[in-house]
Amino acid sequence: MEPLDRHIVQTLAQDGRISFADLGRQVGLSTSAVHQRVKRLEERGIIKGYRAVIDYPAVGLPMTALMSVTPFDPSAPDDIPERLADIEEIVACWSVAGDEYYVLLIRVGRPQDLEELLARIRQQGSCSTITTIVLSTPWEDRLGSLPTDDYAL
Amino acid sequence: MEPLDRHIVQTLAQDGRISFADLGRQVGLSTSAVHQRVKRLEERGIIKGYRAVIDYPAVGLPMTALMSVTPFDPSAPDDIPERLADIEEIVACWSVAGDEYYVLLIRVGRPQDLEELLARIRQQGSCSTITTIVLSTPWEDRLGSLPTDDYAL
DNA sequence: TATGAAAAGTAAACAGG
DNA sequence: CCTGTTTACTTTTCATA
Repeated sequence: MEPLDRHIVQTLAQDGRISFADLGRQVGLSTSAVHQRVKRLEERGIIKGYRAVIDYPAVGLPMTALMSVTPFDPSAPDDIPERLADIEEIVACWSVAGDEYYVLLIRVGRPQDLEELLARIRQQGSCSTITTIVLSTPWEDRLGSLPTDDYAL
Repeated sequence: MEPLDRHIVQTLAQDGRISFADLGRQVGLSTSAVHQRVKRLEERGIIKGYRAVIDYPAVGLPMTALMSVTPFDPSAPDDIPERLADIEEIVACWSVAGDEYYVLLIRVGRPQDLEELLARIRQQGSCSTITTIVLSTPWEDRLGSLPTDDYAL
């Protein structure tokens, strides 16, 4: 990816509501030039969308947990993500190399919600779970700095 | 939190660049009324900011990993997050209840970067690590649906 | 805390190099 | 792929209920 696009992406990842005028100033391009580039980055799927970053505890979701899941029957076809996809409390789902199959990031309001969710995940996903409660979040949602170079092989 | 503010927050969490005019239409309020409410949500820190959602592989960060860390010396004061705070590859840091002390979410470009990062984290954080490679990401960055009710005690 | 109106600024579309 | 212009829309502020 071009350094200029990288700069644009990085800037928008930090401030998703910046105006095209300001963005253009930051990256040294006219308003319409950045505008065109951003539209193209959106079309190409490099920019997937825009989100407000929320204070989860403040909106009633003070509990975070990480949950590893393993299918009850490892020989059955593995469609756990599809089977859990409708559960909104599962904020992220990673397929991992390790003892477990998936790691889920969970966000709920109360211990009771976590208990209900656990039962639902086990039943709906036909899997066993290991839950790790998050006690505090020193940080989250940070942008890893983008690589400066392309990895030419 | 009021249902109206919840609605606003949820809408902005899905589309962080929606105009106040459209947002007002969605929640049934005039442009200036939503505008004032959003500004207040920002001031109160309930909306912490706005981000573009990036396709990480496309911008040169195809590798994701989860890393559990435990201090070498559990009797030493635990300031691991502060000591690791300057490492940009650590996208999230959760303090957890469990065998390990923290879980880190890592984003890098190449296996070699992960190797270097590992050494740096162990040295800089005085901690041992267990790394779990993410093979694929069925989903990520989803908004957990906001609770409808306040939990009156 | 809401509305509606006015001023300033921006997005989107377009012509042209 | 850039710039500059134009038009429509949006943000922001303000007076007012």
